[in-house]
Amino acid sequence: MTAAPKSAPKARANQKRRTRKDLLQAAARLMKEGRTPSLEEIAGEALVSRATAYRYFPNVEALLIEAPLDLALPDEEAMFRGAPAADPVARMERVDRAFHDMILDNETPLRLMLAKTMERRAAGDDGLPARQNRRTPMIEAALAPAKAEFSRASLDRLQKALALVIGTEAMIVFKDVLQLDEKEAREVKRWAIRALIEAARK
Amino acid sequence: MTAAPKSAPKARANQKRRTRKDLLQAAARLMKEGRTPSLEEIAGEALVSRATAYRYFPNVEALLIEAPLDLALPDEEAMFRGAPAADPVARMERVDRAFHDMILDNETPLRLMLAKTMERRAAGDDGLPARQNRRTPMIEAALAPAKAEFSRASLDRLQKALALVIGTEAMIVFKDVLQLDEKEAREVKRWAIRALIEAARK
DNA sequence: CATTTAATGAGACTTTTGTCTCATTTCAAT
DNA sequence: ATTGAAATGAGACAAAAGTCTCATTAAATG
Repeated sequence: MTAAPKSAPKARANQKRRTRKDLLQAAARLMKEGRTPSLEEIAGEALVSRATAYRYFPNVEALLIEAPLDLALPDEEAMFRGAPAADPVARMERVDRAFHDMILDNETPLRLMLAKTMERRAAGDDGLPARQNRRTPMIEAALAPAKAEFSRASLDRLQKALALVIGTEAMIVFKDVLQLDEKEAREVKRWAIRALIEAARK
Repeated sequence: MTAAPKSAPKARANQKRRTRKDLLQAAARLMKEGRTPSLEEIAGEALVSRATAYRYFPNVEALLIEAPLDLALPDEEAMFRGAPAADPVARMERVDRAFHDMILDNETPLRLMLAKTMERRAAGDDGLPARQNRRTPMIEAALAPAKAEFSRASLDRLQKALALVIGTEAMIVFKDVLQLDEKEAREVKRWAIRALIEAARK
C-alpha cells in the first residue's frame, strides 16, 4: 500500500522513509486544525515539493487516510488494571469509555478519514487496505478472562455485535442520525453492552 | 437548505422546481453507475448550464447528498403485513431485512452520500440538514404493538440501541472493519436484535 | 574524492471546482 | 401582444488536483 519513488526497493531506504514520514506528520498536523489541507499546503508544511508528495502518495486522499492521527488508547494492561477479571461487563465498559473518549478527542480527523475511505470504496477502489481494526483486539481482551462463560459460537457472535457499539460508526449514528447528547449516547451504549453480554451467557 | 436563484421567493416557482428536480434526478442517474459524476456531467445530463447548476446548489457535494436515491423501503403496512403484532422480535427482523436489502441495492450511492456528509461535517459545516432518519420511525412501528411489555425508559433506550444495528453504519462496520460476509452479518444482526429486545423486557 | 544514480525541485499542462459578469431567453401579468 | 423581471447560457477567471518532463542535488560505493 506504500508508494515511493520506484527503483530498487531498498535503495536509499532511510531517505525515503524520512520523506514519507515527514509528509504524513505534516498532514496530521494540519488535519488537527479541522481543515482539509490541500496537497500544496501539506507539501509546504513538510518542506517538500508538490511533485515529491505525489511520488509517495497517489493522491491527497491516500495521504489524509494514512496520516498518523494520535489515536491514543490505553494499552491492554492500563485499560484493565484494577478491573475485576471476572466481570466482562465492567471490562467492556472500560473499553467503551476509552474509545469514546479517544473518538471525541479526534472527531474531526476521524470523520475526515472515514469520509475519504468511503469515497474510495464507493468508487470501487478495492485495492485500498482494509480499515484498521483496533476494536476487535480490545473486545477480545475484555472478554478473554470470562470466556468460560460463553460457548465458542456465542462468544464469537458477541464480539462481532459489540463491534457495532464501540467504534466511530456508533458515534456517527448517535450524533448525526439520532442527535443524542453526549450523556445519553453513553447511557445507551452502556445498556446495550450489558444487554448483549448477558444474552450471550448460557 | 434549498438554494435557488435568489429573487422573490415565489416567482416562477414551477420553473425553479423543475430545474432543481432535473438536476437532482440527473445526479441520481449518474451516481447509480458507481462513479462520482462531475458537476459538468450532471449539468449536461440535466440539459442545464454549469452556471445554473451552481445557482441551485452551492457545490457538487450538496447536489450529490440530496440526490434522490431510490431508497425503496416497504411502507409500514407492507412491512408488517402478516406479522404477529405480539412478536416484536419478528417485526424488527423484518425491518432489518428491509433495510439490509435496500442498503445492498444502493451500497455505492449510500457510501458516497455518507462520505460527502462526513466531509462537510468534518469541515465544521453545521448548517447542513440533519441526516435523514428513516430507521427510527420504522423501529418505533415495529415495537409499538408490544409497547406494554416495556417501561417507557427502556423502550426509549431500546429504540436507540437498535438504531445502531439497523442502518448503513452497521453495514460499514461489518464489511469494512470486520470483513464479514453477507450471511454472517445477517446472523449477527439477528442475534443482536433479539438480545436487545429480550433485555429490554421487564 | 569521484562517480553513479536515485531522489528531489521546478515548472508546464490538463481537468475540475467554484465565482462572476453580461447577453439572451422566457415566463407571466397587464 | 407587449413588456419588465427573472431564469438561463456562455464564457472568462482563479484555485486545486493530478500528470509529466527535465534539470539539480545528494547519498552510497569503490
